[in-house]
Amino acid sequence: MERGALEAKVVERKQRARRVGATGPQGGARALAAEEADLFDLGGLETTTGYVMRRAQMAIFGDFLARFAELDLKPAQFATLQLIAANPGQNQSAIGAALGILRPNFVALLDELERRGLARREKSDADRRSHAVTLTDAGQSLLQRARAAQAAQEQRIREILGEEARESLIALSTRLWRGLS
Amino acid sequence: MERGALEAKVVERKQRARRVGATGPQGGARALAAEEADLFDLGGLETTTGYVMRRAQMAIFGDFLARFAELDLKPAQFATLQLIAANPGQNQSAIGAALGILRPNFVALLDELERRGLARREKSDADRRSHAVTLTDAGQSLLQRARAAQAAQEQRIREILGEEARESLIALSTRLWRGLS
DNA sequence: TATTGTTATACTCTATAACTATA
DNA sequence: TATAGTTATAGAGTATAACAATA
Repeated sequence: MERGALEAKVVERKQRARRVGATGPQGGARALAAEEADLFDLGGLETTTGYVMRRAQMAIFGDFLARFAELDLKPAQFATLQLIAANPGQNQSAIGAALGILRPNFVALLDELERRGLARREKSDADRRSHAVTLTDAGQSLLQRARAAQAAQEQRIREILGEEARESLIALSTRLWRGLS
Repeated sequence: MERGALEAKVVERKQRARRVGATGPQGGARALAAEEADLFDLGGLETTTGYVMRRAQMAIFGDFLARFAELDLKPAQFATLQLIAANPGQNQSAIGAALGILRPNFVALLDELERRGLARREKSDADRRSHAVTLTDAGQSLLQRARAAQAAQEQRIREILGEEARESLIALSTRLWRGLS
């Protein structure tokens, strides 16, 4: 096969892949389309709480990534900005722990936010081992835009479920999380 | 520091790590304990559908891993066994697709189930490219035990939420997944 | 040409060990 | 000795490209 044809083929595959695996790279598996799953008998999985919640959660994740692509924010970054904004001056480890992020893994996440000028670490005077974390003005204003994007996602969910059911889903998820913790 | 003391310290750390990060290695982050998150103002995250669902889903995941450790089954393996049992003789790619697992990644998963004598691949006569997948007797009987473990988890959820709320959570998650697909 | 199964590979997220500087 | 932040590293899970066999 000659050069031109091969390259064309590669480009075509990339495009198809982009269409099919539309969720893109993240922590979870790609969002499962209902059309694919509906062709099969799920054999009980459809009444398994963990399975159906995972499926839904990954669909939300995929939707989130599309909405936040423009802001270049991943879910963990958005959550981090929210938590810093609500608890300015807290330790970096404390912020990470509240999000369930292990200390070593939180370093790079914060490095990136700092590199982008969104967050700031300052050595604490009281305990010079710890770093007090705050948002910069740029961080504040990006968070404003992120909150708008998040509100839009919540609105989409409201349109799918209705407001009462949406609140119910949040309440049930929270109760279950507490019960299992 | 001498040898003995260092080794003792290492062992101690391992034990602590096992206690704290009790969820073990998986696809998601470790389960977030309510006690840690409750120390902070979540800044709106607590009414964000995606965030609260992820938190709950990861708690279920952690509980699942503990229950299934004895059977040596991870969620994806359990789901695969369920789907094969309900759709015996299907293509390996079709089974994988119904679970949202990409074809290349499903190969190793099936390899492992086959290695353990739980599933079997057979070349199809109709289309000799494709592999029809079925469960072995050992696979069937492990699946029986796995279903019992799964029923126990569902019972735990029932105890936390009540049966009506549990069914509601499943229905809402499914509706949301379909709506976002 | 297209599809099934496969291999190889890269990237992200998560987990553990161990270091440093402070306490 | 213990803790906060860090580095290095290993392991899952997921994604893409490419190939052989078959259609």
